[in-house]
Amino acid sequence: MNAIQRRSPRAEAKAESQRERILDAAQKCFIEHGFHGAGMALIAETAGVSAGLIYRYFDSKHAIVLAIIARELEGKRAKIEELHARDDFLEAVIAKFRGWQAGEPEVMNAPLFLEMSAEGTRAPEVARAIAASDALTRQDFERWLLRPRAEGGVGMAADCARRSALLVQCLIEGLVVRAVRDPGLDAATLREALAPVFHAMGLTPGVQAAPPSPEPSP
Amino acid sequence: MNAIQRRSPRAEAKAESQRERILDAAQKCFIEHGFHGAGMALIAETAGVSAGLIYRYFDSKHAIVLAIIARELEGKRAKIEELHARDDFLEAVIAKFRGWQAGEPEVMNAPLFLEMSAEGTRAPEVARAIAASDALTRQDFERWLLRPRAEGGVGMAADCARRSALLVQCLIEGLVVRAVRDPGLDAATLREALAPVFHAMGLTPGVQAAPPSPEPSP
DNA sequence: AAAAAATGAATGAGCGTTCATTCTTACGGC
DNA sequence: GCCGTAAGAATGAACGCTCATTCATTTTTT
Repeated sequence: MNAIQRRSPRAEAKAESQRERILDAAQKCFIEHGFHGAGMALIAETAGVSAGLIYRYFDSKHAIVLAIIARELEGKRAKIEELHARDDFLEAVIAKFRGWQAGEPEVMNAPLFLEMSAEGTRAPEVARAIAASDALTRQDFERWLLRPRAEGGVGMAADCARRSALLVQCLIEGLVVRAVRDPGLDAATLREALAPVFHAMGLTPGVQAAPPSPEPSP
Repeated sequence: MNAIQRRSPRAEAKAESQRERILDAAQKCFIEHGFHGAGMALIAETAGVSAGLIYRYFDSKHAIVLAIIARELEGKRAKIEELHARDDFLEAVIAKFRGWQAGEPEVMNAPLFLEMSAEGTRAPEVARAIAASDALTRQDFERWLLRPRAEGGVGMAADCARRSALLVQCLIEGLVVRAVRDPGLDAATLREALAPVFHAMGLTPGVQAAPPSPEPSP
């Protein structure tokens, strides 16, 4: 962390806005050129500040990368939460998919997601942050699947919810990859492919969950 | 492409082995440090040659990146083909998943998969190569799903096969991501999560495909 | 001895980072 | 209200280093 002590809360607020300004610029650069491909000079120019000034707010480029990752992980969790706030889960997922394809800044950025995942295989601290965030995300999913339908949940049994949470997590991550690799894939085709799975899992409104067990009891 | 004309087929063969030697080293470096993070000096040292020599076999570092991507895409298709050569699709997928977790060189490398996908969002030629490869992979899947069970296929209807191919592609890509982000996820848990889906799709041996349509006929 | 293969030092550009310097802001005495 | 001043904010040139790439030179092959 940066160790500058600031006098007034007024100054503190401005300092914080500068930090975000730099982070926003860094995020844009990292998306366009990757963590290693984007240089400090480019980040500084994008942020509209001098290169030297960045070091008043961040200790190093690596610190910026970590801050971006932390910010993105936090944002991801919030965005995933939105998925089971809507009554139609399938449509919510497809709406997010469109956002990933278009690279909209309001949703979790897909190229950054890939970059972060790859970076996790090199930097252990990144791997730990990702693992912690993923565990929380899956817990969020599981709680939603467990909650009764009357309370906006799906009303699954315990082991069923655990399995389904993992499955949905894999599927969503797969969709992020697909959005990047096939930006032209249309939503209707995707809907047709996903609908039966979500239907069978009971994620379609008004449909009870089928028991997802490998050997259905006779 | 490199424009060196070689005299004998003997020399041509040795030149080709040098190329592969350099590509093997580059692949290792790219996996460990990313496309931008790995330098020519490191690649040269890993390959056991001088830095200058690499330019006798490749025009530039970018050419090496493209060659690695092309090679990996080709390998990926072959490895995916193996999936529907085995009689138990689920077990085949889980075996691959273990390979992705362990980072085994014999299967498609997961970090490289992420790096390539991210690079596709920046370099149009990479995006084109990936899109072409993905289309072929999905066609392979679709053909397998269409083929009668007697011939080792799944025996699906046409539109059902098209949807299922997309779904399986998304799922597998999701599993690659999951293998990277959760190297500790055990195969048994994953099997329990995947089994009902594969079962419902008729990919479990001896089970007929359920009609994956959003509205099953009454 | 001619040709090909391989070397590794040299090159300029760009990297992340630092720092002496300049500009901006805040504020107490008048 | 105004000014002097001290501290904070911001600059951009400079640093040492590494990068991808080149090429005169040496070693190996034929």
